[in-house]
Amino acid sequence: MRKTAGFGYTSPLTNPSTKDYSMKLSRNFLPTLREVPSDAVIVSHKLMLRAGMIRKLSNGLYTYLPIGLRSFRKVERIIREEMDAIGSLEFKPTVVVPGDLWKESGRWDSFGPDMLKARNRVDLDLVVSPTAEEAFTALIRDELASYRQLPLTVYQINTKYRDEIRPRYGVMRGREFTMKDAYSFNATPESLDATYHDMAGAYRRIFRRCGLSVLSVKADAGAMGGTGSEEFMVESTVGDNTLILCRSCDYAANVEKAACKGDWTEGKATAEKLATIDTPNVKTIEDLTAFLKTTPRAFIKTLIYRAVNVELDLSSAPGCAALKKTSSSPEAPATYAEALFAVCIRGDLDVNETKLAAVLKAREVSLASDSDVERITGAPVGFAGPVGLVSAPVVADESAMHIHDAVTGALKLDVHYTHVEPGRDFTPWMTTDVRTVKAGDRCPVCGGEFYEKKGNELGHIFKLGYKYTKSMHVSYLDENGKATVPLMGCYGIGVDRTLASAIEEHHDDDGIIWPMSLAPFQVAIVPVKFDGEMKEAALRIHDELERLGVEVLLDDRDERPGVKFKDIDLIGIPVRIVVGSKNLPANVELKLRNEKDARLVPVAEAAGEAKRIVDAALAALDALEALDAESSPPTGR
RNA sequence: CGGGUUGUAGCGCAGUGGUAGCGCGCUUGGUUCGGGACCAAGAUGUCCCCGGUUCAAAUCCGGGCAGCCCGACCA
Repeated sequence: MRKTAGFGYTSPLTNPSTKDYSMKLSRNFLPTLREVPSDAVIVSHKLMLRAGMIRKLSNGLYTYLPIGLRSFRKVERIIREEMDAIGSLEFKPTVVVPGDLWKESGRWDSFGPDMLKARNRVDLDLVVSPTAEEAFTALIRDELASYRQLPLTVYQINTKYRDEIRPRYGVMRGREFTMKDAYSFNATPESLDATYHDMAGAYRRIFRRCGLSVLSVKADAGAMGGTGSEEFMVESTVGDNTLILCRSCDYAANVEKAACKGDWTEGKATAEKLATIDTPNVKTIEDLTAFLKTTPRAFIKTLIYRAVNVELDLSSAPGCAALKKTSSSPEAPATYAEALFAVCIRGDLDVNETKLAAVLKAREVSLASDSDVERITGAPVGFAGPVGLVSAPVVADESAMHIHDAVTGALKLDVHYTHVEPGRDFTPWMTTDVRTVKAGDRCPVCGGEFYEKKGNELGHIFKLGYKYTKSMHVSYLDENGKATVPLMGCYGIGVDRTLASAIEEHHDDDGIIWPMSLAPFQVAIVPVKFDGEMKEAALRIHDELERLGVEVLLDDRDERPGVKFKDIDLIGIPVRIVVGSKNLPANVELKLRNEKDARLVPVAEAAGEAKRIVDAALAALDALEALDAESSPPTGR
């Protein structure tokens, strides 16, 4: 044992046979950066690199360093606590999964190139899990026998891989990432509702405890056939989702899902008969507007879309007689590999491809090629219209059906129709809502004005219904001994994203300002010089904090004070205790990262005071939770 | 997958045909020590890769690859 000669106090930290050395900064690994690596563009990415939390291995692949991992584990722990609190059970599935499972559900093909596939030495197809519906469903299928086992909610916090086309923003959008994914199995829709509701509550508590302001929005249920879906978003200028929000009520939706109130007046049908006009070299809506001296709202725009893997029944649809449904496996739902549609919408609006894909139950839709357009419309691009179109089903947005005396393409080069009356001159195969809602549109609930925000998705809860349980043949015996297929829900949270988002929300020019719940260490002790009485006082306070169960980092490095202050600010430790000779032997300085000024505290009280601050901060984050719980009490299950 | 842009030391960058550099960081010694110190001495390079032009290529030409930004796509 080494003695700190002459100062009469031996800290466990100076005794090499004891204690956690990560708490001693000289024994930790904290490569902070003064300069910002040039490829970081968002603040959390910059700060995570500068604070020595992460390092890049390759595009979309990041290593967590010890300081970063400590915060990462705290997010995991909060998620775990809240999942456990609603009775969700943690499993530890494998990351690599047999491809057969994915063939069974049909997603081997439909998930697309985002899925990383591999083959082992005996040529077995393997998947590096991008999500785990299949893995959990397969497990539960084998184990679920009786209604008595339901409802059942399971989860994991595990590594996922998605082969993103363009990873960016550091850990915010990596290829390898950690996700908490939970899956519920329920006997009845009511039971699924209850689990869904509990999850929503748990998610709110999780994000609150992480110090995050999240917005929950209606999400795209997509081709997955779900009945309810909610995304938890944080506002972000680099968010890859556009959120549609109402100024007057709490309507909030992802633009992929958002609907709006009809913005048309019930005009009168024209008495004029359908007529053609020559429109030489007039192809776009802008050209037409100028040519006819009218507004885009008078046009019915017709776009030819190509849809892939269409599940919707097209047996009676125009132009689809030759199409046949196929299936990649006996279990997977049969789909049309490809189908073309003519989509009509009012000239001033845009088609929302996500909504269109959902309506068509298609995996994906995209504008058709020029040659397909010519084949379907019998004219070059620019003269498509619904009147007389028989080679493809016409899908009309409601907006198109409320125009009177409209102008459309006439399926002939340089010719348009005028005096078109929807219903009289053409009847769509399907009338639906596929318009892209934008700021300024009106809320379908209250009529208020919409505005837009950009957001990042941190979590998603989703009622899946029977999608996987049917295709993968999950069943149990109900009270009457009858084989019954359970309903399913899935619930995800991006762990890395949540961590990065907390930094996005809590930082200043000097670095991160951690919420107490996520700080890698709750308290930092900075002796101005790690020597003499300063060293002794620092060690005393350190040991006392440790006894009090506070996570403390002691900056024992032989650095100038300025360097230490900068580093501690950068890594965002919420409470800082500076031990300097100018205040000793009586006092030390206590400063909070989110406050400007420090105050003096007697040496003997420093640890206790810091402990109180830590507890109060954690309690404050929990108090928000209590408030929240009051407004929406958790349901019994 | 389209458009743009960049690849030079751990990080940030300069270097338009002739000895590969600067700042920060790193090592050693000294002086310092309350907000990223100073002095001195050092170490560190496949100048992205392959080919070509040239007496001579980081630099010019051709072809690749990779990163980043915008778009498309996506939790």
